Amino acid sequence: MTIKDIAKISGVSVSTVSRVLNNHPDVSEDVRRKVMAVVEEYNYIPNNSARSLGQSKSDNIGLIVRGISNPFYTSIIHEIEQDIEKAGYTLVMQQIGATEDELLAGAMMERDKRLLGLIFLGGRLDYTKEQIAAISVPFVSCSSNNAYGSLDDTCYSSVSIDDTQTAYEAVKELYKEGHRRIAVLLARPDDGSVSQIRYEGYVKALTEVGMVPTEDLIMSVDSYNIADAYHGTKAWLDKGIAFDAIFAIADNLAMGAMRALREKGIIVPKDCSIVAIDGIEVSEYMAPALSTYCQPMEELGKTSVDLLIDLIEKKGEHRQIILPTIFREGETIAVR
Amino acid sequence: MTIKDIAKISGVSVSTVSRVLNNHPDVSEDVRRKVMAVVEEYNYIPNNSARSLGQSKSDNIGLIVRGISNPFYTSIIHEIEQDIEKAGYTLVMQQIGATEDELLAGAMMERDKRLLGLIFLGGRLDYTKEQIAAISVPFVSCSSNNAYGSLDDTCYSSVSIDDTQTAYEAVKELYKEGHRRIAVLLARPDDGSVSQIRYEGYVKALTEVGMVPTEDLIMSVDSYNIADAYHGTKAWLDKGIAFDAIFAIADNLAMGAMRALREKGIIVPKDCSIVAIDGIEVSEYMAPALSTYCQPMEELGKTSVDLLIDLIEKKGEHRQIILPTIFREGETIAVR
DNA sequence: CTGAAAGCGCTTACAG
DNA sequence: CTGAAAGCGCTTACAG
Repeated sequence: MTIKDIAKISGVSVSTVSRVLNNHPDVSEDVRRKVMAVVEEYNYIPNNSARSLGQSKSDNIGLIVRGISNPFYTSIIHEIEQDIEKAGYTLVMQQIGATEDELLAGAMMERDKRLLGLIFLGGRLDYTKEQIAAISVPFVSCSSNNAYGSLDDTCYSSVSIDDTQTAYEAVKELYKEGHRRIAVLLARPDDGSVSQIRYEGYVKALTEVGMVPTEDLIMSVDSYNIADAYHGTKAWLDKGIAFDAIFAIADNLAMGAMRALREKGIIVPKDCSIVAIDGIEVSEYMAPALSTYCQPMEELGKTSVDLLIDLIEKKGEHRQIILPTIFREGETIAVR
Repeated sequence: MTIKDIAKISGVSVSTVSRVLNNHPDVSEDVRRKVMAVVEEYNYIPNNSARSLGQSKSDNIGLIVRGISNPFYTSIIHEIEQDIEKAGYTLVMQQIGATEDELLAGAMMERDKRLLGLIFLGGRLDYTKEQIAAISVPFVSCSSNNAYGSLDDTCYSSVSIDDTQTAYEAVKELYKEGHRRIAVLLARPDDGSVSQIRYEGYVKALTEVGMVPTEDLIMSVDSYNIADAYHGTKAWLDKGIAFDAIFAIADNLAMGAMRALREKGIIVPKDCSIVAIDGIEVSEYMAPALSTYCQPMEELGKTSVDLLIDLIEKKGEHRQIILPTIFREGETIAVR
């Protein structure tokens, strides 16, 4: 069943069917009704590949989301959907796996869907100017910036929190409450990822108060998985190193650690305080509830869309926007 | 940059470029190298819409996933990806929102991508024969069956657990451990969804032991959100109804309830036992760890793929496969 | 308001 | 091994 069949059955031309399907105003009510009746009777659905091939331009904005299971993205995506819709554009979303190339995915989508612009959610963005050249529409990176890339500020846009600063604040908070043996729980400290830049905030805070970051207080686990954090923490605890607090660079890691602590009979926060960054929903349901610095999810999404649309409509330049985090007080920080 | 440009620059025909790009064997090494050099130099990426339009058939299998944030699906999806790849097919995945029409999404994808078959993950599948007619390739519903639809067994395939039976077992377990005031926590009991069929298991178990399911022990919340479960439970607790256990029809609901209980000073499992169904990862990290009946995620995925491929290759008929759940013992069931 | 025709960027028999 | 040409299913000026 193609548009040709519908045309034949309705007794009109293919052009007319196309007009009806696309709600063009210049079709008589009579013909419109007739065509729609056939369309419904035969349950006709246009081929989108053909449609986007035929179109010379679209009103599509692409969203590439890295990491299918990250609960952290859910509300950001929702916000982005809403705002793009509201602005009169159409969202085309695609999820990619942790190991896939987001730039390639974006470049492909750009061609296939004739995108006007792109948003990358949760990408790494430690790219070079050459790599970025693969995509030729405006784009903004949401929730991560180019902290470890070599791009200058005039050639990309991003909306994110200040990871280092937030980590710095979190650790300072622990210090202020009297903690002096603060361990850091992270995933691969040298992968140019968020793990690394948050770790730098930890180091900065310790250094500032005259403490020396030591190797033995670094708990490095394999991934951001809750299970890996659990096993990693357990192994670290077996070393018997003294500590009175943990700064986890992500809620997910903190949740894994909490189980490990509990199994070892270490009471949070009496024996060990914990603070993290992210503010995903479920961490508030832990017992005790996790104290954490929340990313402003809705704001991240909204700001990304605004920025991109300005770029598309030539109303703005590339910018790197930093949004503040919000501390969510849970029950995992004690006063020493 | 199109295939035509590449052809011109390389000094060969469009057909030849296409052959190189698709790894056809009948191209001389010389030409292949020359073309690839140009492709790389110009960073050429083929247009997929045009590609699938041009092809008369593909080796694509579609996966429609309902509910972007459901952590329960992550490992199922991963398994499906692997198995489809292994069988020599190509996976095309799409996420849809809770309110979108999965059948429509499937039908569109079927045309756009020239699918050989489809897997629906987390759909409702309470469809009629007419509605199903929209899609004309074989498909299987993963993780939900047609319990409330009107399809006869010969026209659809599904792989799922036995929801009613599992709920029945869960409640019987609570009863066996001495609980006599068992509340049920569910989301909209009459929406033809999994909530309803699990609720029936609850009723069946109570009835079997001579207890009468009463209205006051039904905690019905708005959605499967953890937050809704939390608020709903809190409101229900305010009524002051006596109870000694909760059967939650989903882990997510149980987690929300646990926080509400804790805030009211009700100790789990001393004052109230809890058992749920699903077995998502994070519920094992609650304190206390949730006791729950796990869906066999990998098995669900694997079996769906096997079934679909048999259907595609005409080696099998439509079947409805029921997989057993596995009880994960946590710390939320006490003996009364 | 409607239709014929060109074109979107590919693939794929068909010849050679 | 390579190329010319038709075709995939749409859209969109261009005429009328």
